[in-house]
Amino acid sequence: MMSTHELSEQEVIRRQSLQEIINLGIDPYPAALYPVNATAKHIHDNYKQGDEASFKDITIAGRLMGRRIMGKAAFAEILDATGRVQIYINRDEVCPGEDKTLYNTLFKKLLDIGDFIGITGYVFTTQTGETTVHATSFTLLSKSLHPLPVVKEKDGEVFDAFSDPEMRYRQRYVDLIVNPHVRDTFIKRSVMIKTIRDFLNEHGALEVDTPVLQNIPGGAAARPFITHHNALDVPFYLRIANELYLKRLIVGGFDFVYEFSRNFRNEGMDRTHNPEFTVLEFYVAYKDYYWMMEFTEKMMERVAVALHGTTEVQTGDNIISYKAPFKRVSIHQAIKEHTGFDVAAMDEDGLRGVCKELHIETDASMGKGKLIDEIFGAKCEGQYIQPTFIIDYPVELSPLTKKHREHAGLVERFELMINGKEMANAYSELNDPLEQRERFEEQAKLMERGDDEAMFIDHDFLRALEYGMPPTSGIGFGIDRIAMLMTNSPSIQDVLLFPQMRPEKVAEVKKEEEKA
RNA sequence: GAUUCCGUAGCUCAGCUGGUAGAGCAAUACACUUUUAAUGUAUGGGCCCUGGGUUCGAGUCCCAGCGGGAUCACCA
Repeated sequence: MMSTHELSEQEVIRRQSLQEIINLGIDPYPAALYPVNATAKHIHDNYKQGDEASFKDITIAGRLMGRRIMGKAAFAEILDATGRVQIYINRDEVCPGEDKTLYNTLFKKLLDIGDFIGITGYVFTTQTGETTVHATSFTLLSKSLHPLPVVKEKDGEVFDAFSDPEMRYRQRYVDLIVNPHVRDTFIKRSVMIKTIRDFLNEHGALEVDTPVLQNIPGGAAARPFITHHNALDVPFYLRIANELYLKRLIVGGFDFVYEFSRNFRNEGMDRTHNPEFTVLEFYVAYKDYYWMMEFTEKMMERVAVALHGTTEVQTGDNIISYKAPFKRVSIHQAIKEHTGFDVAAMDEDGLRGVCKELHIETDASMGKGKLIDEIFGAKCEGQYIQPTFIIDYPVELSPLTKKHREHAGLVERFELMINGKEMANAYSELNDPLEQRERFEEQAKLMERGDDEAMFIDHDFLRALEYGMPPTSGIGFGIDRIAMLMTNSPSIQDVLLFPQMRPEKVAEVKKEEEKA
């Protein structure tokens, strides 16, 4: 699989072809500016049969994806950044003189699927009705030495699809070349992020960058990656969240800040978790979590329309409606609806009884809040297919959240559930520095008891709060998960260009062993 | 981390109760000037993931390892 393995027959042949091309005096890797003036998409979208006049000096470039050679003429397919277009090459047109080498030798024998070529010519429609570029000349732009999987398609049916997940993720470049839907997914992801950024900027938000390397990994309950700075001789943590830095900026006087934050968590991997992932967090001064729900609805609706032209989006077997407003259900109501138990007034023992009846495993370290969270996670979370705000969480689970203005024991927090999964987590931010210090101290006790996900005390953050933070609402969106929803992708690996995998075993190692 | 399935040609896959490896596409050669999964004829191509074991004999059975998928647990 790696470059040092013994070359396959096809690789040997391509290297020989490369040498023959050089022997013909042709540079297989020209350092050239190639004057492309059209794309496959532009041609397909704009050419109408009979409109030869505006398509007579076309120059396109791309990867050769298929050839149908019929003696003195041939059809081929070119893939550029916008898609495929068919080209037609006639021997006597690209080789008007006696010397037919360019066609007979270079085009027919020495070129391979995967090579980059440039074509000049004009657009016409074939007898079978396909828009095609009739080549008057062609140029080799880059020779390919590695055979590409040949995926064919007819009437929407795909033959010999390049489908092995391991190869697709490890060699994403190949996946992108041969699987058009993969390219489409990542274009959609990009449009989604642009739409969100535009929406935030229109509302006066300021995009900021905060540290990835942190002395204290804060803002979430998770296991961090640890690294080391040599010059300072101190450990650093890769960030698990950027929340505490964004709030420092609210203290500093910005009133609406956001960051697309690459976060890192040293935890398990599966179809919804990658060790590094993207979270959009934003914080808005003088707002509360009710305002944030309305803002979130509008943002999600905007994203759906930008990607699909409608608020109704197919995800798996479900059609999900992003039409605002979304339902709001308190976590207590949700549990009552889906289990029949009213846990609102229960104490820890009562909750343990409920867990036992529902066959939910518990352990001694779990407090009231954690038990409620367990019940919700086991019996309710998966039920919320349509976008729903689950609101008013127990205080124990939310050390950075403001206490509820009306309900004792709860905090002003919501999670946005879509397709049975949490997509966003938001709250009215705790801005009372003394209470924040107490909450941190509770976390410190948990850490002493061996909870490796409990939060560190961040003294600088407390100092910032002591200077005063206005009432603020903040939110974090799981961008990868929203991308999964919006592109109908069942696995996070399908919305990450290079999902994390075990390092590939390299052939070099084997070679070294043989020497030794 | 647990369970389970998978790993055979460049790609997608067959390969039965164990008997020394097959197809389609791709490649190579020839033919063919509007084809489109182009076609026709011929040819070549395999550390059957790795290492042990059982056996006269292992792609196939057993054990261990490596890599991946799915499900579960933790989490976003």
